Amino acid sequence: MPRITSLRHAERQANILRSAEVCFARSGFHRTTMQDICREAGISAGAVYVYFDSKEALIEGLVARDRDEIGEALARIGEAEDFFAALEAALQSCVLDRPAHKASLFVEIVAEAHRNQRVAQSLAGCDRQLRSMLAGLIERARAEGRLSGGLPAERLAMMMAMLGDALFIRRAMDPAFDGQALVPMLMASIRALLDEPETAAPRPAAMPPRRPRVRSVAGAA
Amino acid sequence: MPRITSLRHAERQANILRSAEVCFARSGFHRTTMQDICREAGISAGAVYVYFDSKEALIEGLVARDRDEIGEALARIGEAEDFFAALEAALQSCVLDRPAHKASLFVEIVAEAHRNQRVAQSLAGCDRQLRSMLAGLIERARAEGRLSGGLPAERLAMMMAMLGDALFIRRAMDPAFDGQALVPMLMASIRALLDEPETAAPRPAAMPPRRPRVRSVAGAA
DNA sequence: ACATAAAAAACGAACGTTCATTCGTTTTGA
DNA sequence: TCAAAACGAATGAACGTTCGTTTTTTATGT
Repeated sequence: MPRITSLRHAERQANILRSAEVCFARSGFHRTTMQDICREAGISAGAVYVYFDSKEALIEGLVARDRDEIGEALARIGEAEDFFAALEAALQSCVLDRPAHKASLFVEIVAEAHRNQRVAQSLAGCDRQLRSMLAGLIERARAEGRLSGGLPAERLAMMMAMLGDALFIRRAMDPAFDGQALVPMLMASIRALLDEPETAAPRPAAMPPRRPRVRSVAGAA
Repeated sequence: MPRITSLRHAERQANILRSAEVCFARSGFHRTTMQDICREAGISAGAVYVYFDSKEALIEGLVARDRDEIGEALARIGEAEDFFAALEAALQSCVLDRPAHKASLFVEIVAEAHRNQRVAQSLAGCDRQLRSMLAGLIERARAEGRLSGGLPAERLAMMMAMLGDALFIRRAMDPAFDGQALVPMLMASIRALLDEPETAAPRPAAMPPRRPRVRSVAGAA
C-alpha cells in the first residue's frame, strides 16, 4: 500500500502554507489566486487540492499554525524568572521580531475572520490562549510577591494584547514604522498599569491643573 | 441645461457611500458585489457609475469622507480647556462612540491599503493629520504649563493613535468587546507617559525584585 | 537487488460560475 | 424639449475547482 510517508506529506503541506502566507501577505486573500500560490510553491494548479480542501482551508491552516507558534513562544516565556524581562521578551519574540509579512498577514486574517466563521473561531481561540497565558504570568508574579498592583489580571492581559495588535497594525500600515523605538514607552505604560492598586475610586470629576505623578485606575468591575 | 443640482448630486453620492460602507463592513470589500451596494442604495446596477468610476473609487471616497469627519471631531477637541478631558472626549467621539460598523470598515481599509496605492495614501494622510493634531494638543498644553512631561510629542501622539487602532481592532474582532471598561486603564497609561520626564537613562539591566512605583522612560532619540 | 503493481500525487487543460463594467434604451427634471 | 440620469440585460474576463491523464513513490514478490 504505497502511502506517502506522513513526514513528506507534512513537509509539502508546510511548504504550501508558507507559499500561501507569502502570497496572502503580498496581495491579500482575495487578490491572491490559487495559481499564484501554486507558482510560489512550485506545484501545479491541481496539486494544492491534495493537501487542502479549498482556498479557505489555507487560511484556517495558517491561523492554526501561527497559534501553535505563538503558544510555544509564550510557553517559553512562562519559564522566565523576571516578570518584566519576560514581558519584554514576549513583546520581542511575538511581535517585533516576527518578519514583516506576518504583520500584513495579521491584518488579512482579522479582516477575513469577519466573514468566515471558522477563521473567526481559530483567531478567537488563538487570542484567548495568548491572553490567558499573559494573565497567568501576572497572577504567578503576584503570588510570588514580584508584583504589587491589584487590577484584574485578565484586563491587564487584554491591554497587553491590544498593544501587540497595535504594533502589528502599524507595521502593516507603514514598512518604515519603528516599533523598537516605542518599546520603552510601551513598557512604561504597562509598568504603570501593573503597579496600580485595585482602588475603586471614581476618576476625579474635573482635572486639577497640576496632578500628582500617577493616579489610580478606577475600573468598572 | 438639465443638470442635476449639485446638492442633489452630492446627496446621491453620499447615499451611495453610505450603502457601500454598510456592505463593506458587513461582507468585506471583495465579497461585496456592486449589485449588493446598488440594492442597498436602491438604485440600478449601472447608476453607481454615474457617481463613482469604479469599485475602488468607492473605498477612496470612504477614506476621504472619514478623514474629514475625524478631522472635524479633532478640531473641536482642540478647543477644549482641560487636556485630559479633551483627550478622553477624543477617545469617546473618535473611537468608542462610532458605530460598530466603522470598526469593521477600519480593518477592511487597512487591509485594502496594503495593495491599493491610492487607498494607502488616503489612509496615511488621515493618520498623519490625526497624529499631528494630537501632538499639537500636547505641545499647547505644555506651553501653557498644564503638562509637565518631556517625551517627544510626536511619539506620544503615535502611542495614542495606536491605542485607538487597538480599540478599533478589538471592536471589529469581537462585537461583545467592552471598550468602555478599558477607558480608565487607557487613560492611566497615557497619564503615566505624559508625566514622564525626558530622561535618557537606559533601562536597568536587571530588574530588582521590588521596584518604585514608576520609572522613567528612556526612549531612543 | 531488481522487477512489478497499484495507489497516491501531480499535472494542467477545461468548466462553470461570479462579477465588475458597458451600453442601448427609457425616464426624469430643469 | 433635451441632456443628464437611471435602468438592467448583456458582456467578457477572471478565477476557484474538477477531472482525466501522467508521473512518482512505495510495498511486495522473486
